[in-house]
Amino acid sequence: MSPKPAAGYNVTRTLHKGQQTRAVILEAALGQASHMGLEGLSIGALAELTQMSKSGVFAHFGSREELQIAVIREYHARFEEEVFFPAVRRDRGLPRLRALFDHWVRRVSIEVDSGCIYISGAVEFDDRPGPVRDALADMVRAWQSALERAISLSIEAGHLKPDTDTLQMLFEVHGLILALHHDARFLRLPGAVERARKGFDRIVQFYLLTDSPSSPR
Amino acid sequence: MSPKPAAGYNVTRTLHKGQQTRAVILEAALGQASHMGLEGLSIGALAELTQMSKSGVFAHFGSREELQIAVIREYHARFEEEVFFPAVRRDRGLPRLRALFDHWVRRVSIEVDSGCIYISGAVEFDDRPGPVRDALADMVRAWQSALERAISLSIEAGHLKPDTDTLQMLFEVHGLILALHHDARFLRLPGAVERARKGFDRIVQFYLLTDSPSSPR
DNA sequence: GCGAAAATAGCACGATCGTTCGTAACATTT
DNA sequence: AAATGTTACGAACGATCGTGCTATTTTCGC
Repeated sequence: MSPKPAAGYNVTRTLHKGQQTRAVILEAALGQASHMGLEGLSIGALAELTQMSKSGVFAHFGSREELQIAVIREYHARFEEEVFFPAVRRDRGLPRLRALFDHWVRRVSIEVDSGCIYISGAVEFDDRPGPVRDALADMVRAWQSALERAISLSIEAGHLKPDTDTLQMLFEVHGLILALHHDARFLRLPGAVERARKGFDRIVQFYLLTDSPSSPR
Repeated sequence: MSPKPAAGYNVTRTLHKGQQTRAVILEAALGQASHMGLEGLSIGALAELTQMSKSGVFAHFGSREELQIAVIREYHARFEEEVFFPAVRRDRGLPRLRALFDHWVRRVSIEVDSGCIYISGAVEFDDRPGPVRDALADMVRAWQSALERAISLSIEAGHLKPDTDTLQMLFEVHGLILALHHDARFLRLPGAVERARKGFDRIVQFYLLTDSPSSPR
């Protein structure tokens, strides 16, 4: 609503004090939410982390729900920056799809020590209607349709079979990420990253247009 | 520790009053945990649900943690009853593996209105060491190794390729279930069950021993 | 049926939660 | 430097949380 410059700019000069501390709080909130989940977000704990008063923290968001939504948006922005943008610079088709998956895996495996908010949020809010769930679902859907688009482009580019069921392939690829998150983060099993990659290769291999003379790397 | 008859017997006669109400509480707790997660378990809310006093509920478990663990064990027992036992009656090899997956999918898709505690618990406790996490991880590992055994038997039976990477296949199958849970429960997407089944068929098709003269149904 | 034992209730505690409000400190602009 | 709007604090609120006690009630073996 208000024309605030989205956090993630160069947060230094020209930025009023309030927005700076807001960014500091959001940073801490992201850390907290990554570990304890969005429901684990506590204004009191956040106040301690940022050396502020509870009411001082509270004033920046107006409610806990708004804080949670702000965290989701911030996470989304970083996810885009780290996974999506670097990948869309690759050639459309399989190379881009591969890059998307690669960055995604890398992100999740880094997040082994600070879980993915998309994944934990999905579980926390699958039964809790409201604006937080809506915001989260919007972000997840945006990411999923970005992936779906990449798959479609791979078909158009002649890299994947023309009769490829994009939603089916998306479903299977998404499953690999979820299994990676589960095994690496909860069970602490070694080798989950490799299994996710191998699974992706298997999926691609299946949907690949095999009779193509030059298989794209 | 104490030689209490495990809940799940014929809970009527010979069973002391305490154990009956304990079973009632556990039933309610399972419902609550399925919706709100294990962390959402609240003794106060449970007391209201069962028309008891808070301390009355509390006395049956001694602590919230013990209650959570009891819920996990109860869930495990039901999961075994509903998914594992019916499947192990099938012939070892692919038929049994298929049955395991089928029952698993059915369970999760019924649970669309009351999430899977294994899945939600994994996300809630992936960063929270302690007895609850340990109990949960034990149950999940038990289930995973049961699946792994079924895969191994399918190889021994000559249904799957002898060089099948059992852990890899397990990883991929598990991913399908997680994606099903995610899409059906959080995103409320239609067709997730079919996609999971299709994904399983694709996986089996890949690991199948193709040159076998009679492909098992 | 009686008495011991088990089961449940009642009450209070300290903690933490999100939120409100009045006010002091601050930063920015004039 | 004065005026003004923004930002942060401190204290208090009602609620809820898990848990510890002590009575009271209920159940069960004899």
